[in-house]
Amino acid sequence: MGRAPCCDKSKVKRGPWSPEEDTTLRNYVQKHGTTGSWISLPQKAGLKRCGKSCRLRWLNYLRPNIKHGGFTHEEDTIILTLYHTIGSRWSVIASHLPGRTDNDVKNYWNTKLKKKLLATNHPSTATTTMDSINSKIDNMLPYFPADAEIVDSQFLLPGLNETPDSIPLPSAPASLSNIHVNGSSEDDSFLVELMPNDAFDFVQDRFNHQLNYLESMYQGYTY
DNA sequence: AACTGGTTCAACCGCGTCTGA
DNA sequence: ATCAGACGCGGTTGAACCAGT
Repeated sequence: MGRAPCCDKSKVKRGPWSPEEDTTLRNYVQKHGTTGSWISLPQKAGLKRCGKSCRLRWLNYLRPNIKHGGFTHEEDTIILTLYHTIGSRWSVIASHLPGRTDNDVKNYWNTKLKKKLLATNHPSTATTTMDSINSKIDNMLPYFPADAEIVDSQFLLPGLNETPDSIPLPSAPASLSNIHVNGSSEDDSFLVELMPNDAFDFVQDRFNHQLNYLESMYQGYTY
């Protein structure tokens, strides 16, 4: 016996939202807020929709200050960094990207960023398995275990064979010379939150620098 | 113009977690 | 402590769109 459905599927409308439905939902939420029950919202607002559908529509589309499409280089970096650190916890990753929703980040990862990452290898050696993606990300951030000591260690993005000496990388701030990341695998909070801002900024700087370098190297290759 | 295969992204589904009775 | 209802999340689906032939 399965779980009882959250609403009667035969009595609610499904599929794409009409502009009228959007207006109704937006007006209702703007007037009453989202602190009440989502389950009872459709009835109160006069919508023939499931409460979960209303919640999703508001969070992913109607909520103010939502950004759609056009992820920036910096956002790519943040997603890559956090994906390596915490895995596919899209809501957490989205919380670090103002205006982005978990659904957007997830879609962007699945449709574009994953391919972009694979394509950072020279096309003749490119592979397409998730294992290879994970191992590539592993290569990017060799020092994120719990209780790890963060030092000015060198790391390279996939596709870069040169040593850091050959590429003028930004140097680590002095505050990173001996920083310990606290926390443990049992701790449900995630490591990046525990990292000092300097460390996170440093990682981003390094990624951006190397990504720029890779893009210049592979100009002309399409992916 | 018509067809086909690939891509995108909004929306759905179902499960785990949370919360209040 | 237990249970039911609600919420939040990640995985998946499928319609719409696009590009190539």
